[in-house]
Amino acid sequence: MEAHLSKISTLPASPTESAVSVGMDESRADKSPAPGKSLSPALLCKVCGDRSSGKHYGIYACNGCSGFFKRSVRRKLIYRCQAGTGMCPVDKAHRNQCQACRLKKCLQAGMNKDGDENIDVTSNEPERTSSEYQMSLYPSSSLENVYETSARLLFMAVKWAKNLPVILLEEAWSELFLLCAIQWSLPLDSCPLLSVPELSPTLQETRGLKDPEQVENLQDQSQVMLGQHSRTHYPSQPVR
Amino acid sequence: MEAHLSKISTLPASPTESAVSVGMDESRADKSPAPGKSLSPALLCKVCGDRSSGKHYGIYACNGCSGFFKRSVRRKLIYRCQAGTGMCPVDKAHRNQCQACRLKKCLQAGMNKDGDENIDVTSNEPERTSSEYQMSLYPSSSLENVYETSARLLFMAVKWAKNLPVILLEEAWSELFLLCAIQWSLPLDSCPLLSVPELSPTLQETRGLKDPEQVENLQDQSQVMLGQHSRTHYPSQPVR
DNA sequence: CTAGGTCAAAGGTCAG
DNA sequence: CTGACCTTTGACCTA
Repeated sequence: MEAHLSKISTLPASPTESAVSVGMDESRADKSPAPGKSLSPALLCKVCGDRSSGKHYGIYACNGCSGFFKRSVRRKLIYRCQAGTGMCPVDKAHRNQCQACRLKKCLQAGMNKDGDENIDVTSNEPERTSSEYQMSLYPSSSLENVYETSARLLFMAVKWAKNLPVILLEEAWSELFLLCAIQWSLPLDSCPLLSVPELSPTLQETRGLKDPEQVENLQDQSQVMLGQHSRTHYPSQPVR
Repeated sequence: MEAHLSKISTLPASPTESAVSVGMDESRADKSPAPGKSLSPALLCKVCGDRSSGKHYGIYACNGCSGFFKRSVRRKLIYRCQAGTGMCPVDKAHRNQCQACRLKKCLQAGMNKDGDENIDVTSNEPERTSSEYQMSLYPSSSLENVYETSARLLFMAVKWAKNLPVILLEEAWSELFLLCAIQWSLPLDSCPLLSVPELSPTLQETRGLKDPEQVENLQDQSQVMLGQHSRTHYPSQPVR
């Protein structure tokens, strides 16, 4: 969490143009693994020129670029070229200098999640890839001081957590967590925020990762347990 | 904390299917070789619904499930359902999410090492397989596996969070947080758990640290904002 | 045909 | 975060 928050501070307000402004390079090309099977052809990473360990996401790439692309795609990361030029050199020695340019080059080189070999990013849909990493979310206004309030809540939550008796965490962490989890899982299904058109798909998609059905089951299980617990320790009070 | 987590075996790799996502350029073989042989019925994997490449281990199965079953049997692997429910969906898109449930479904579908077609696993030994690959879920007594369930939930939450698109966290952290905070703050007042005599005093005391009144205000504010937000973006739906 | 074997490439891990 | 390294998956090939 800290990581993300800290990242927010460093990240500029508008990540719009960045990683995926594909231009018009001509990379594509060859792909050498010619017929007869020459071995020397592509041992090099098409992105940074390092030694390639084979094909990754559709092109010959090194472990580094492969992993980098994997992480970027999975977490839908959007980087920003600090130099602002979008033309940072991406070779073995400099590939870690600018993530934005590295990702851009990965895409231009033809990397894609499905591992298809012939994706022409230049002519096809210049927006396609970008739409994958970037989602125009955001309800214009209506939420002016959400930040203000959220920040305040966050601040207080942290303060609260810091003062939480250790004993409580040690002895009852599981109950506390269960508790939070239950409350936490609810909004995923019923919270109005999810109704925001731009957000919903993303969240839905994200949830898919952990399998909605499974969660449902756990939720049910949790509810049952909570109910039992409640009845056991507080028979006189109605369940929420 | 770690103690409980460590109890849960780590989940092996689980690549998302890729290569064969399309469906019509089949070149390969058979399929509709011809007359006198109706293949229309079972071109689908009985386990995951993917395209079947013919019979494998007694049933129509895809290459994936065939290979998976082959490996599982040969190495006598025993998996464990992370969700603990043993009810994970097993389709083309999710088959790699839970090996335990995949294998269970393979067996239920009738797969068997000898390739016999009519093995009825259900009538034979209903418990044998299930007891082996699946665990008895559900709390017999109230708090027996609170730890188990909590640990599982925590595990899933962490896993989920790790893959959460950063954009979501960056752009919507405040909303997400607000969301959690709202849900979160409720139990402090109304959750049954707090009614547990041993816990209650502690929490009450703790809460004092952050000034109940302030919290109340923030909660109200949050509720109001949530309400507005809700009405704004989803006028047709009643507020929770 | 399909068991069974094979291996490129995807996913996960985790010091550095 | 990076990337070397390891496991699993599944398309193909052989027998």
